[in-house]
Amino acid sequence: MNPPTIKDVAKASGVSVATVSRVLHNLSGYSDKTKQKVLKAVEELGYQPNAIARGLINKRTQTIGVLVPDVSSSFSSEILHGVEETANDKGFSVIVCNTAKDGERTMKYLQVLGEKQVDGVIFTSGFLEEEYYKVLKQMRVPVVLVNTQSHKHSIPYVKVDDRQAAYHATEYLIRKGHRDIAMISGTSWDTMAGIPRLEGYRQALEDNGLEFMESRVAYGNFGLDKGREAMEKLLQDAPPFTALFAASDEMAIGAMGVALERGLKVPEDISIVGYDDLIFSRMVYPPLTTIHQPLTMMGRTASEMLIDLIEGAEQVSSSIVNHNLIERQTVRQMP
Amino acid sequence: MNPPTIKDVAKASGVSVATVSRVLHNLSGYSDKTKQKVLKAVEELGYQPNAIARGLINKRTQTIGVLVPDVSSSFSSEILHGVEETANDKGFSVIVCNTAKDGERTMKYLQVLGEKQVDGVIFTSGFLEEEYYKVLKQMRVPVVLVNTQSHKHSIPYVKVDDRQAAYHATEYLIRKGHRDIAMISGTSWDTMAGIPRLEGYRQALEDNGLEFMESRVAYGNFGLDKGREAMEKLLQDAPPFTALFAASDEMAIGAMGVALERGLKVPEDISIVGYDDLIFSRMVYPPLTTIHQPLTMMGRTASEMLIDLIEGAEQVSSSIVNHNLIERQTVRQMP
DNA sequence: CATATAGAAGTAAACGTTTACTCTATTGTG
DNA sequence: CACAATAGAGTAAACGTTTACTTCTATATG
Repeated sequence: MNPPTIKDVAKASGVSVATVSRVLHNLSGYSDKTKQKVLKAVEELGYQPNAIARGLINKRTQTIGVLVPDVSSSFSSEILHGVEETANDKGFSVIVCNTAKDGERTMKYLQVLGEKQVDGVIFTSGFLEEEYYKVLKQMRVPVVLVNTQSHKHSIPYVKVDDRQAAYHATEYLIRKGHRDIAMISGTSWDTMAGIPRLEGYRQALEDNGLEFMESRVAYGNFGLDKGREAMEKLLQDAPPFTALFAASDEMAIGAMGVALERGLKVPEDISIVGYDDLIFSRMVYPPLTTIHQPLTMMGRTASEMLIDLIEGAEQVSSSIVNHNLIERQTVRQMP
Repeated sequence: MNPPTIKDVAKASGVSVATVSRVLHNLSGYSDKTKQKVLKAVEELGYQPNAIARGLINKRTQTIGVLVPDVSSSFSSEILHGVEETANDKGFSVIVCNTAKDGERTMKYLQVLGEKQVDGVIFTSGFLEEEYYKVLKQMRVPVVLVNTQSHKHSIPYVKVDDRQAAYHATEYLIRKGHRDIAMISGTSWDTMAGIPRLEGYRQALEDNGLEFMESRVAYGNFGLDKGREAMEKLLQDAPPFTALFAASDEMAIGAMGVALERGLKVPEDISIVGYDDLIFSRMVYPPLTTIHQPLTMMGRTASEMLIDLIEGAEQVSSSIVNHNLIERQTVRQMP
């Protein structure tokens, strides 16, 4: 009554389990007649190999773990989508781990992934704490980072150059004739996505002879609500500005919402450029001009790199992927 | 230098593997002194149990599989989020499977999940084809459906009553004084989410003495772009209307976009209610009035049901979860 | 014809656990 | 003091595969 095992197949076809295994793996060492018998038995019994037993012996589970801060966010789920897609194409399954940006949860997940003997792990969008690194190292499996990087350890990563992308966004606004440009930055102590974007903005301003004013930047946490708050603060306290660069689309959209509520028109009264190009950024009205991060593609790339590593590659090189600016309808050409 | 096994621990602490296993499981049959020795060895070696070996013997992998049509969609990923959350709380890992609404892929995933010996599977948002049912049955593991249901087979599910929710949305528009209400429906042959919503709309109209007009309904596929097309068609061909009910938020937002582009104001010129309450529906401007489906909670519930079943519950009852209408700013009270 | 060789197949160990069963020494009971 | 009960611990089988090694037979080679 239990699911049939290889032994049942062997019995049913009158050969040894070794032979069954061989035909199932297309190895040599059996006659064509035997092969037919075995295949017939497999068919009749509805035999399916047990990947657990297989994993035990060849120390490979064909499974990878992916840690994301928030599966339900568009950002994480687009990356996950890419990862899953190519993993699947290459015969790997993926276990999702929603860390909720919580260190304890992350540690617990790492633990579980270790016990479950995953063949590799992808860590996305967050600082790779030393404590994570330690357990990852104990697991003796390849790791790749997405949308983050480790300065201390040499771990392959795939991300865009945040500083440069922010520079690009700001410069675009300048080229469009704006001279008073505010910014809603991400978390101020975020060394991955916060600081570099702010730096890029500042640099672009300075390179174009514009003054960087601390009073024109407000800080959020990349989320919508903080974006709204930041915009309110800017509108109230900052010197007047005609354009805004937000370090995430969510914040940009939040900011756009408050502008609209106050009767300011976008882009007539205020131009906005976001960062991320989330799926729904083209859905809002007016559609958001933003820095496109090819999240799905980044997920795919990371997956490929990881699997190469799993399959024996000595090393793979990190990938700085190209961002690009998607012009939609939230930026106006100044007269 | 391979990772340490239970044997290494046994050797290091001078006891048998059975004893080690016992202390690790808090069973009885050893002295306190032995326990200390074992724990010390575990600590020193950095021993981690191998869940694969464990799974082989107790035929339990503490892993479930979740099939979603599109991980990167807000809809799927919110459900996934809920599923993952409670699965994790209860000690289960989740393998994500992105079916891309493709039958072949789905079958392949089911196959893999079977081989990987998952303890249960959650199937979301799509018709449960007979062929899927067959392999699921062969797997001899519990299944729960989310956002769909099977009329042919008795499989527990969690979903909202689509017909009733659509009725509710339409009636709301009527109560707000609208008499000319158009609809953008989902796929016309979708028996799960397409037909029931259309039926609810029609019923609400009729119950309120309003005429149902085929010419006032256009069909999309739940996605943004088809929503836009449908809206364009409606604006051009349908008898004039003051309100619109869309069978998905994406379509509602697409429709809102074309309205805005054409200079129609929302809600002044046209009122819109959507369906789903995706995370970003409150982000768009104006924020969308819509039917809230508690997706994350539905995921959680499904996960709980599945795990109860895995842990021996004879049966669990399906859950029709409450929808509710979230009033935001896209509906106007008619004079 | 004797022998090497290749093909077809089987045997059994190994992977890392869990657990039923066994054994021994100690304690408790009358 | 004889015996049962119990605590502490070990032995080994089992889970379902894969694979190195062995065995047997038939054919090819000289």
